Amino acid sequence: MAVKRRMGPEISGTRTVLIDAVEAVMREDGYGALSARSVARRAGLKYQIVFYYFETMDDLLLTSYRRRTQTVLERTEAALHSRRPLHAIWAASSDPFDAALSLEYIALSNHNPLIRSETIAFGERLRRMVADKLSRLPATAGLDPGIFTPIGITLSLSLMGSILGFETALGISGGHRETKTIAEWCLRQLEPDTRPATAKGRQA
Amino acid sequence: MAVKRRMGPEISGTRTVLIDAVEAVMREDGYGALSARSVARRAGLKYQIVFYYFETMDDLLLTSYRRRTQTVLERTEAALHSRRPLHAIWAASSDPFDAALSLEYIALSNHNPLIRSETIAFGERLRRMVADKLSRLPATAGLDPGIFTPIGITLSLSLMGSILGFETALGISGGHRETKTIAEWCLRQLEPDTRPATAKGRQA
DNA sequence: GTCTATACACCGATAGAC
DNA sequence: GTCTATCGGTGTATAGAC
Repeated sequence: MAVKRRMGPEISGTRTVLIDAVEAVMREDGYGALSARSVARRAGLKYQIVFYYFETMDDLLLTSYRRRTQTVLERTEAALHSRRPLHAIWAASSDPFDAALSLEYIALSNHNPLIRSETIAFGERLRRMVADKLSRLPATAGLDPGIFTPIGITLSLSLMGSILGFETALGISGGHRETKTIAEWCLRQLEPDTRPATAKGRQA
Repeated sequence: MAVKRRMGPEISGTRTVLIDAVEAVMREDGYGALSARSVARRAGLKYQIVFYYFETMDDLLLTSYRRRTQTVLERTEAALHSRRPLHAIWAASSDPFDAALSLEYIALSNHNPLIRSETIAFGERLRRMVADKLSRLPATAGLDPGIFTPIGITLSLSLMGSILGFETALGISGGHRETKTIAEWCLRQLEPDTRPATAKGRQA
């Protein structure tokens, strides 16, 4: 299974630099522009070095994607443990910088079998995690729990947020203000700010 | 501006076949797999014929995209004129077959300047159209019109629907049932079925 | 650890034969 | 209207020099 040629170590600065370069190329030029040459160029190295650290381009891509999903997993976990989980998840999913990369990987999943199976497995795992940790919502708004389940609400908000974020990165803004207004209203209803208001003008 | 070499007519069966092939390749293998060779192969022709009908690959791609946006525009217009516009828009946006192609074009916009400007212009135009035609919602649920604007509601639903559709095409289903439950509840509240119920068991 | 050299397939695009 | 032939550039991947 393993390749015959000489390979570099699993832990290496250059290896990390190459993975960083994959993300940079994905963000700026999309997955279609991704190649050993484009990645190495971005890292300031000759393209053959890619094959010293990674068996194939798919290997590099999958490694990069796994680092990415790990980051998302950790951020989601942190958001679920924060004071207002839904607010935190909304903020994270609608961030334009991250949304662009996420959508690129999602689109890539559509025709790369390795990335697709990883996306499916990761997506299901992430949602199970959310469903477990957020098994009960603060029923502040008196919502029907048969309709408004924690996973349904969380997913609705993060799906909306992620496209809004991507569109912002792209340069589309029509209807965003109105959509955010609705989302933020829902967030306020579901997670009212219970913290005592900070006296204005007294910040250090 | 125009190219020097001999070019085919604007109206031609082969031209249409090539545009159909672009959509097929985009759907099945993604925009990264799109090339004159892959498109022609799909159409059962030699790849050089592409450059007889289209000046460049970008020209072919943009032409295909414009046919696509035109279709979406017409469907949206039809949905807005239907008995329950929001229900119709939800159904259209969450269709997996269409959602996959749409997302592919959106992702492509991220790194192809021509497609990007087309996407931005089309997105804004579509939303203006929705905002104009749907300037008032049936205020059945007693919602605050300062929060729940027609464009905000429509966009929220179509954003959710389009990713659900794409994920379905991809093979992810976690949380979908719960999310659809919420969306459909909202749709029922906003657009209750006023048509007299059909007697069951009497269908032709 | 990174480089040069090399292999072969595919890319967009053009010119000209039929 | 569609084909063959051809171009330089880029794609993944390997072998071996330094």
